[in-house]
Amino acid sequence: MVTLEDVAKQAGVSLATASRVLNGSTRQVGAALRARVEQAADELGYRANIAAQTLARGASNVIGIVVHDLTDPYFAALADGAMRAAATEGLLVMVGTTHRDPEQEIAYVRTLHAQRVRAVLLAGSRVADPAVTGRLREELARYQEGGGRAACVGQDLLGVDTVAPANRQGAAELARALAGLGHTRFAVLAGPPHLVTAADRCAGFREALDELGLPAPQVIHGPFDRDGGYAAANQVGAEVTCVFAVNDVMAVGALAAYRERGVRVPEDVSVAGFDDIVTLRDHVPALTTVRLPLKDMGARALELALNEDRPVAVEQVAGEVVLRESVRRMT
Amino acid sequence: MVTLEDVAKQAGVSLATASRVLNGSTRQVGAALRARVEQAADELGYRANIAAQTLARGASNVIGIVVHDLTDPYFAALADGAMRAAATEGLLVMVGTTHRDPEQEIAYVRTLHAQRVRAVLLAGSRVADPAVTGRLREELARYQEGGGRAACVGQDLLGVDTVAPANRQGAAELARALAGLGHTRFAVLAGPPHLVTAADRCAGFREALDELGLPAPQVIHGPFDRDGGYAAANQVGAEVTCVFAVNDVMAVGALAAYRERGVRVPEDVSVAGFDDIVTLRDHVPALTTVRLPLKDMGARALELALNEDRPVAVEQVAGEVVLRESVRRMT
DNA sequence: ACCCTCCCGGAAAGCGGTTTCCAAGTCTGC
DNA sequence: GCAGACTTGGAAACCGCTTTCCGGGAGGGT
Repeated sequence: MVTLEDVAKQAGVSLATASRVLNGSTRQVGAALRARVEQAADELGYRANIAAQTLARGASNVIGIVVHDLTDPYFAALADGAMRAAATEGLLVMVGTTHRDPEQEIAYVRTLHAQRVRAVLLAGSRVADPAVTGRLREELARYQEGGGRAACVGQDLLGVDTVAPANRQGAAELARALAGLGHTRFAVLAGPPHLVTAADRCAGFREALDELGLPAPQVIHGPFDRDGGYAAANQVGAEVTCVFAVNDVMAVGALAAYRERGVRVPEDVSVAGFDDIVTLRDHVPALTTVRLPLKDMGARALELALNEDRPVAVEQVAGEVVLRESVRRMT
Repeated sequence: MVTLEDVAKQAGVSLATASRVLNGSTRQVGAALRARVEQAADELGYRANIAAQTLARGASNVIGIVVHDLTDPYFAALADGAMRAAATEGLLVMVGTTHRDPEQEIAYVRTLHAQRVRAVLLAGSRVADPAVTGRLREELARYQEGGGRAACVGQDLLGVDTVAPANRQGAAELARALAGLGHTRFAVLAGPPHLVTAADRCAGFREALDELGLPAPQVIHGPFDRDGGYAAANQVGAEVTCVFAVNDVMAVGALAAYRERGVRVPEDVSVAGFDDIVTLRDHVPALTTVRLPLKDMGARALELALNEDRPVAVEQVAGEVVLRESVRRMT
């Protein structure tokens, strides 16, 4: 590999001068030398060794993002938003996927800490297990003690800057909207009980129904993915006229289940989701859902993480109910 | 930040010993010292500085993946496959997104080179511009000269290990299958002419029709995304009974266009795509397409890149025609 | 003309690890 | 009981770059 020393030698200058020319410095270098160095670097095909730079500078230009599953469009959108924001700051992005294993999440924070990344972004729901959350908090705290910065998209459980989707309120608004259409008997495909995002959405929905004086919904737990929605849909009681799946991907699974059983949506049963995943906007029937500005949230989380010292910030992001054809008005 | 020296001091041992205990070495360290070092590291919350390790070892444990767009499920699947494979090898992943800008792609190779990543994976179609391809090749060659490894998913145009989806053959098989159902008048929503993947799929389709003695299809160029499919669908001639969109996402756009216009699929017109994107499997009507094992391809590309020296490998990956309800049999 | 800045080039000290090379034990086998 | 082979701990060189500190020369004010 070509080193800076090779370049300096070839250009007949010192290491210091070569460094100043090639890797941005506040100091000026005379035009003649500057040209010689640049030419030498070009001829030799010099590429700075960033590991060495990081070590010498004591700061890297990499950030880390930890997501559960990149093939889940929810996380893809979040990550994409953060990556665009990172790109505008000239930062590189390291991505880790946990596949919903909290231990993996902790391990990634540790690894990213070891990498001395500038910031760590944690995307995705926390789990309700205080032991796990506690260990993650510790790991993050250690990282931050060493000057690392961190932010999270999801629940404010980690003591770091947080972009928090208003899951409860979004679900509540959705419930009110659906009730406004005349529905009274609901089911919630609620996902795993320990997943805070799922639990919050479910709770917000239930509370709103309660406030409206409507009967409590049938709550069906299961996996937080397409197949979870599919399976859960098959357990929905006959009296239910409207099903709320706590995310869009589950809602699509539920729609598939109904389609296979010959149950018409929305004629026989209405279905709503949450997130407004872009890739699913062309689904038929079009999904009623709560829109979350995922890309912005990812970008915002990065901004928060990078912003200089100030008290820990928690930003609520409101969702917007989007009524589409998967839901019908009861006469 | 806690350094190895701090740990060594606290444990009362030398730097060398501390290093050997904490960061895997071939050499043994006595149980007593080992315990002391481990305890000290734990108490202090030591995290090795990977930049320093990379520098000292001359090898990093990071790989780079360059994709066009993470929110495109095609790339998400590819990246996910590669990331899983990387995780089993204990490698970290750096992801760059180019948003289909070839300059960005080159820039990323340069940056990843500077990072001295172990391997670079380039995912996604090449463009037919020899100048751009040439510069990318050069950049890759430089990287490889320095001991870097590279592989690509797409066309064998870069002189590196390649996992090449059999776009021509897949499209040809699809054409034959569709012709077998009695279709004779086709349109191809062909994407951008300079995009090799799109061009290959289009060409394979046309050639197969030609061999069957069928009339040449109407070819409509446009963007390679959902909106491109939507727009192109509106230009399809009235005589056409079957539309081939060169990827699934475009096909979904086309379906949306037809739906809006009240054209029934498959009754009035049949539509087929390419890729068999998982997220779209629940689309209605279910999309006839050519299945590509995207995750495997991503994983395989990483394997190829990591494998020790041997001649450059090019592996064809066959697609499998999947007939679903978006296509009807002509009577 | 002289003194004081200011500017620019180079030498060298780190940054935080790894690893080679020594030296001092500790085991063996006879 | 002792030479020789192993094992284990430490000192120090080194990885490639940044940056401080110095010194010499040019420019400017009086």
